[in-house]
Amino acid sequence: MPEPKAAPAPAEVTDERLRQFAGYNMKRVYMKVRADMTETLAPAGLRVATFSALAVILENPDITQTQLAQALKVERSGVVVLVDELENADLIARNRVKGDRRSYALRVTLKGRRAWARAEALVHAHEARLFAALSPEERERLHALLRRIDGATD
Amino acid sequence: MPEPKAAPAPAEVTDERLRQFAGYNMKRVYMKVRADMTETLAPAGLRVATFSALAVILENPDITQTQLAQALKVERSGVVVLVDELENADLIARNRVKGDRRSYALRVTLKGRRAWARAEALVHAHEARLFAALSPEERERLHALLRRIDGATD
DNA sequence: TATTGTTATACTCTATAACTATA
DNA sequence: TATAGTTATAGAGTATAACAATA
Repeated sequence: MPEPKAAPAPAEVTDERLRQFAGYNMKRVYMKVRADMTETLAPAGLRVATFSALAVILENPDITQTQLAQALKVERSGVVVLVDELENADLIARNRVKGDRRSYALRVTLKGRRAWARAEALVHAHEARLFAALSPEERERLHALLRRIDGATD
Repeated sequence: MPEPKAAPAPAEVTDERLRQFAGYNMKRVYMKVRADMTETLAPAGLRVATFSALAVILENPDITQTQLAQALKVERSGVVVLVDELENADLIARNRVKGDRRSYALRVTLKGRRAWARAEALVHAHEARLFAALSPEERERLHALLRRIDGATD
């Protein structure tokens, strides 16, 4: 039998005290989601933030940058970079608005629609991979619970 | 009736295309959790990261910094800062190990135990607040689902 | 040679504040 | 005066790489 040491480091390290919190488990899962999303979108030439912006512009043609900022819950200064990136890749266009020359009307280009379709498929595959341990019913339950919490804490 | 504009910005902006993804809803919820956790722990003199480190050290007496890094899934260089912070606040002690003078055996102090007890209560209240829209059964379901995903994607 | 803790550095994401041009 | 977009800057969090002491 091995001789005991003075201050032996634990052979196995546990984190049960943190696992009791839903938030800790959410953080662990979210970190994996984020890392995998970054890798998933890289071949499509998108970052997570530009993917999200593209989705909102596609759904809301002629949206302004300020509205986009509100939808994504980020500051206006942050969307400038996102819109620059998408415009430089010819995925969206900044169109001038008649009647108010301060703002732009954002529109997804044809190239942008194609990029979105491809990215959307990649992200669906990503979620199938990450939530593979859950049955379709469980995935739907998780999805609904998360959405309800977000809606309730506005 | 108001005259139509050339390129009118949408009156209401939606994000249904993103809401279809569980990951997007998780991000929205997680951002709120993180922000509220930061505020919750501030009066206890802790950051989210030091709170987590304190929990793991309390649960695994004489753990080394490298083991702590593995448990928290961060780099060793990152735990140096966390351990410094906790040690400077007298919440933990870096004890020398007989037999290996390279590593420390980390231990929570009495003050650290008291700080943990207080912080734990604060975080329980924080979760009750944030997940108030869910019934106890739903909260438990969410908790279990998140934990299963994390366990399955190791 | 390998490992522990450490330091310096850099990178990502996001927020704050000040500026411009328009309204 | 107020608003849309912009720029510069800073902060938080984390990772990478190189180093000294020790094994």
